[in-house]
Amino acid sequence: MSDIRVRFAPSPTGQIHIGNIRTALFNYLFAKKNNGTFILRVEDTDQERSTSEFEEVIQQEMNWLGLNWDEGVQVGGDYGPYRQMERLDLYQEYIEQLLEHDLAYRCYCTPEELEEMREKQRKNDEAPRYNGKCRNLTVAEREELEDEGRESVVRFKVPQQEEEIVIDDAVKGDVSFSSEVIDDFVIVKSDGIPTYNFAVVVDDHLMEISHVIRGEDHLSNTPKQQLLYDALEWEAPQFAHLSMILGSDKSKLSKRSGEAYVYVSQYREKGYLPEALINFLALLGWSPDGEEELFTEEEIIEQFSLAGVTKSPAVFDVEKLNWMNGMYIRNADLKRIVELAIPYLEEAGYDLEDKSSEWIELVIDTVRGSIDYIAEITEHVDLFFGEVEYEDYDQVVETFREDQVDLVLETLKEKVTALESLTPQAVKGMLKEAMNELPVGGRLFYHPLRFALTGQGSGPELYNIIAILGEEEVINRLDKALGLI
RNA sequence: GCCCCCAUCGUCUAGUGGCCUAGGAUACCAGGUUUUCAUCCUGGCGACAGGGGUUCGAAUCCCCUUGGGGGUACCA
Repeated sequence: MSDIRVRFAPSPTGQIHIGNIRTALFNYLFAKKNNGTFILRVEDTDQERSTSEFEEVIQQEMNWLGLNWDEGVQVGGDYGPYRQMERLDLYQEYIEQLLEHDLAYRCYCTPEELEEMREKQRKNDEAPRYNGKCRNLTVAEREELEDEGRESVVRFKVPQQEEEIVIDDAVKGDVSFSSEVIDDFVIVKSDGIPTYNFAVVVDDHLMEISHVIRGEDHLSNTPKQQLLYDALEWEAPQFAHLSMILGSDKSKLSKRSGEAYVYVSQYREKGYLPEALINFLALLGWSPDGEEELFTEEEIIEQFSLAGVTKSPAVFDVEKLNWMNGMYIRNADLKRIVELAIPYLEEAGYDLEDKSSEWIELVIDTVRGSIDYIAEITEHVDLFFGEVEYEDYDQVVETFREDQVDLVLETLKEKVTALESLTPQAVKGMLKEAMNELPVGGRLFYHPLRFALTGQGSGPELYNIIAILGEEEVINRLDKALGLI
């Protein structure tokens, strides 16, 4: 193992977002590529919203995608604990250090007072920021406020004189901020729990994180964190901010904007294959050297580098994911697809009890070519169950009544009966033979046959359909058609 | 409002001053695979946001404008 250490640090406050999992993926790829350590840390300091159920969901989805972490919750490691709420005493030491060195101070302003202050600033077209009211409280003043029973938070004392804070970002380049736009931000809440900005810094330092790869939404937090690193006299890790993933309307991909697929669970439930999702997500904001686009995880790891990460945000294109997932479905091991598909078929009410596994495999192999994700399979198998239903009765009957069609159907009945076993290969040969013997062209041969057997004008290959239906059902359906002439 | 980031086909992207009359993928359209849908193959449509510079030469460097995104919490 090299000394490359990266972490994915979600907060368990909801379903895991597809953009978040991409961040996890990039961390994972970077760690694997560099023979480093991939850590899962849970940032659960928001007690209002964090739940252990969501923490479990995060782990489940990561497991499903194969984003296995080397260190962190569940698996442990030498830098634990890996849940921030279990690290409270660790933060305490540094809070005290900051307080003692006059790099932080207690603030007694109430949320209402702060809101009022911001309101006033906004009205005057000023940037809403803490006005430093409690920054230089005397001991006496502090005691008075405490005697009032006021709760306090701890704020970081942002250096008074203006300075340029430059962040060296591996994907964005140098990004600079003026310390003037940063106000004295809260590092410990009134309940004694540290805020995100403080906890990340302490954790990343203590866990010896070498690269912080995270979403661009954290870029504006980075100068605050840099200030904290400076105050604690620690060296900051290498930062790398990944641009956001947008919805089709180019706004942030979110449930609110009406996007259908925002959470990882939704993709899993629709029957997207994990390797397809990995492949697709990797190409969203990163590109390899060549022009290939279909990669195994190993190939992606082999080629991955932060230098290939794009600066601009990317729209999540479900159409392309669908194409890619379809490719994976078609190329995957049939037995695996069968296993994945069966629950969807049962859920849709298809009775598979008395079907042989060979039959089920043939059905799924026949229709897998036309689906983008496994859940779609239920829309393609109806013709193999129950009775034929004519989609457009009038058109079907009209077709049956065309010249020579009765002969076509009769001939087929005979040939199907004569055939020893209805394997796709045998049927394929038989169809060709019949087609050549009959005095009709392709249109009058295949079309009525398709209508008779499936009730529809289009569908999978006929020879597969016949093999699946079996002799008895084929004869039934042909008889039904014949009866309408 | 203020701060930060970003800007090549509809979408994902290649492109780091001459290899660019801008390449690939997807989507779309057309033809082919002795019927159709899908698959597959072939071909086609389709972009450097706008304006100024710098340079012999700019998609590539600089500035402005515009547009989009993020942040502006005792959320992370």
